[in-house]
Amino acid sequence: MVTRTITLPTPDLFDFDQCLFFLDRGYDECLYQLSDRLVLRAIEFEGTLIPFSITEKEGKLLIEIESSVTVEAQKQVLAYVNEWFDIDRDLSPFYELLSVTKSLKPLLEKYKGLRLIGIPSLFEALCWSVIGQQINLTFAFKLKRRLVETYGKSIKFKGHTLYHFPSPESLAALDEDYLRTQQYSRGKIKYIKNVAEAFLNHGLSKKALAQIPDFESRQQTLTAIKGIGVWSANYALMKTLHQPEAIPFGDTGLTQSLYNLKIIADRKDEPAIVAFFEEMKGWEAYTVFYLWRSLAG
DNA sequence: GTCCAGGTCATCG
DNA sequence: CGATGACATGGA
Repeated sequence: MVTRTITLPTPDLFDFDQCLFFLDRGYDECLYQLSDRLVLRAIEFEGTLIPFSITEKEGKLLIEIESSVTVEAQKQVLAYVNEWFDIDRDLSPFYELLSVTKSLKPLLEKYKGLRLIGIPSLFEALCWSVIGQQINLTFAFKLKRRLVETYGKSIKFKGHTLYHFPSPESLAALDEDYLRTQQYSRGKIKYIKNVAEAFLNHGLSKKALAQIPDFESRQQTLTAIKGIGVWSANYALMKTLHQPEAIPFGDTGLTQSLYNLKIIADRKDEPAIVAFFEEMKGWEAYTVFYLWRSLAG
């Protein structure tokens, strides 16, 4: 196989290994593969899967793709990597905020250069938020793998099989009885179908959502889907649109980390959580991401 | 055995 | 309205 390498300079305050640590958390992830410092993944472009790999060397990302891919597809891969690792963001204001917030200073020192690793596909983010509701992450990844391997397409690249998240079409037609045998609850199956139908029948798309100007209306567009509550809506807005003010209220990991850092004394004290985020205006989503990161030590 | 996980909805009072 | 139970399973 003949490949071509594209280099992408990394910005200040970017640390590939911090990002790798997040990607490699020991969970049974099925939407990308890791091999040493190489990240492998496939995106879909005009109906075909485009596989690529990413590594870093001397302050540059090296992105490898098959040399036969079109210029347009190559652009899509670059755009995807850019979004996935939130490369274009200037983190310096966030780090200034962290440095003046005493309780958060350790986060800055420990995770410097960590980017908000996103989920560029809105459909994938919403389905993942449904899958992850109320169950531990080990189990959630297991459920996701079953869904992806059953309904998603895959392609081989550099000795790895790379799966792509299923389309709304394929999940709107999912086999409920089969997923029941795969330990999906009735609720999750219905909610995933609802999300798929919102895309197919109600005009939901990442583009349409991004065109809604204000945060509350975006959130309402998502919570209108049965199965998407405030947590899921904000999770998706944070991971897909990098919406700064999206805070997944009710998240157990979030409250746990705030408790660990002694920012709140009582895990049920929501006003204290709201007050804390008042201090982080514009960087709430990043703060949440760093707080989650802090749970892994 | 118990309790809680990267929640949400339906169904009460 | 706010409170409560069901959902499915695994790990501590």
